[in-house]
Amino acid sequence: MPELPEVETVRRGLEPALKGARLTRVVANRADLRFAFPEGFVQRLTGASVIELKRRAKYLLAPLDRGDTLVMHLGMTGRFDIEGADKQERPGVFHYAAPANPKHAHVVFETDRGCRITFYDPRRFGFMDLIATEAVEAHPWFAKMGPEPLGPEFGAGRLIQMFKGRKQGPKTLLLDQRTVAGLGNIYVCEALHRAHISPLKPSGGVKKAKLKALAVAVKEVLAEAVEAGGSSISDYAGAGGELGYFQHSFRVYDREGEACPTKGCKGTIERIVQAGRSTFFCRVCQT
DNA sequence: CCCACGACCTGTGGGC
DNA sequence: TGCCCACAGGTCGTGG
Repeated sequence: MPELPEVETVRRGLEPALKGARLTRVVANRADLRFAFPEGFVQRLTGASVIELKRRAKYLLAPLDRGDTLVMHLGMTGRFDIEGADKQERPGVFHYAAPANPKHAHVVFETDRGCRITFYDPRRFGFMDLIATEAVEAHPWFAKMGPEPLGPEFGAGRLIQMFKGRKQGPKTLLLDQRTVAGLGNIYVCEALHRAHISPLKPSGGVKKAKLKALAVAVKEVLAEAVEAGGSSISDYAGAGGELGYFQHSFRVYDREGEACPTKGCKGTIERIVQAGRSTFFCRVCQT
């Protein structure tokens, strides 16, 4: 599922169940996800209390009262299901169209508030680690990470700085978490379309006016998606229509062959492959 | 520095 | 129905 809006949606869904809760029981059903769990993973978590649940880019961070921070990444197919008391506080987030396959239930957390949270991840591109809280910022995952796109440190200036003189295409630069942290394939396609920037041209040649539009487009598309509860592509459907429906608002992603939605544009959405990943765009209005 | 590409892993959907 | 291939939201590493 997860780019920034989806991870933020998950964070908001889990927060009522985890914030301030003590982990009374933790089970790891295997020794690794993408990476091996750290030494003593289960023991270090069991009995600890979660101070808060934060997000940085696509990572979830749960600082614990013991000085460690539980760092979690959903990879491509990571998903949390929640059962028990705290589920009621945020209906919708965990109402999936299809039940999770129990064979992919890799980690289970139970809390002192009578809640069970299960992490499922069929492809196991997700991962979890425990990092000393004061060392999180310096950790390689975070040290070179760019600004949060929805925060004040990100704006046209950042894009102008990062795009200057670069031959790489804008998609590559936006997917690079050092430029700005939290975008993935979908929202990059959407932002470039909104800003009318061609994914085929070198980044260094994009005019400043367009980079200003791009910064606005990035913020807008992410904010709208967060507001919609993220996007649900294949395995997940929001309940009650209030969560996880942003996929209906995609202008180009997965819309190959459809008419370009730009006002007055007669183009058709194309799909091409760049760096092994699909790019959806309109070659008429993205120049 | 810049690409293109493959690797990691499993599931799903389309075409035949 | 079954089979095979292409493809999937992310990240990391290699080699030219």
